[in-house]
Amino acid sequence: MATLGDLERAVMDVLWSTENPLSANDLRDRLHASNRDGARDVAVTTVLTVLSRLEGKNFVSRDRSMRPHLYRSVTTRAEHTAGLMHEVLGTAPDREAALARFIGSVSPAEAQTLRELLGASTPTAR
Amino acid sequence: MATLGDLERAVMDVLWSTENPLSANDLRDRLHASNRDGARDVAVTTVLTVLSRLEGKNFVSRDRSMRPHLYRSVTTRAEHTAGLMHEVLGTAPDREAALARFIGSVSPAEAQTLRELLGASTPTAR
DNA sequence: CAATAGTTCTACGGTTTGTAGAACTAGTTC
DNA sequence: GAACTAGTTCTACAAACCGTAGAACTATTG
Repeated sequence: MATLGDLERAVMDVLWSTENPLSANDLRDRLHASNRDGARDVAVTTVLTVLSRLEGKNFVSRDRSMRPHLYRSVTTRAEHTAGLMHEVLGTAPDREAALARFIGSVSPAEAQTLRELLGASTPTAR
Repeated sequence: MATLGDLERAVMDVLWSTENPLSANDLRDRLHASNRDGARDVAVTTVLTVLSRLEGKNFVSRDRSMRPHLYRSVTTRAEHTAGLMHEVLGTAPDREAALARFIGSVSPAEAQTLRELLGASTPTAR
């Protein structure tokens, strides 16, 4: 999975948090809106460049059938995150050791969540 | 956590799989040994540059008290992998959704491993 | 002190990313 | 349909990161 730069990431964050497709101008406005600290607002052309690159990386798809093209994320954020986690796990020769470490450092609450998630589909549970 | 390039990664792989500290020459030799496909073997200076960068990124520490400096990894591979997984998870606003996705796509065998890992340390168990 | 093994400095080229103007294109208005 | 305008693509550049390694420097040993 390709890695994302800061602006690419910010664009994906907007797309992931809306779910319905947006135009480049929409995106620029929302990026400006969430622009804390004195960072310079980006130009629309910048957003469009980033969108093209994200399209190339298969993170967004666009609808070219109407004039302001509409952009949407290809995956949900949860899918993306889970995919990345699997990818990271995949780089470990000893997956079990990595998982053990991972589990060892989740919060108790999250451990409970995990148990439930695993229990729901477990053949061991009954 | 900083990201690693291909060579940096290869160096870390060697360090992670030996556990005891190595000199730059040792590393070069081992890199050559595991060099499948016709990739050009790297020079020692290249290895040393990479080691310096890895030191800067806090992936390796070195013992300067003897002449061939000895390099060792700061963390184990499992720790590193688990750390990365947590970092990825940390970028998700909805951690639970991400975890659900993640769990939803592990193999049955791994799910079992996870259950055991969670069961063993659960405070809920008693 | 001279030879040598090892390390640091310096440097360059490729790739990725942020950045955006210039140039082009497709609907819209007279 | 010619001109206008909103939107898109092209082109370009600078910064950062990484692989790469020679040149220059340093420490150890005989």
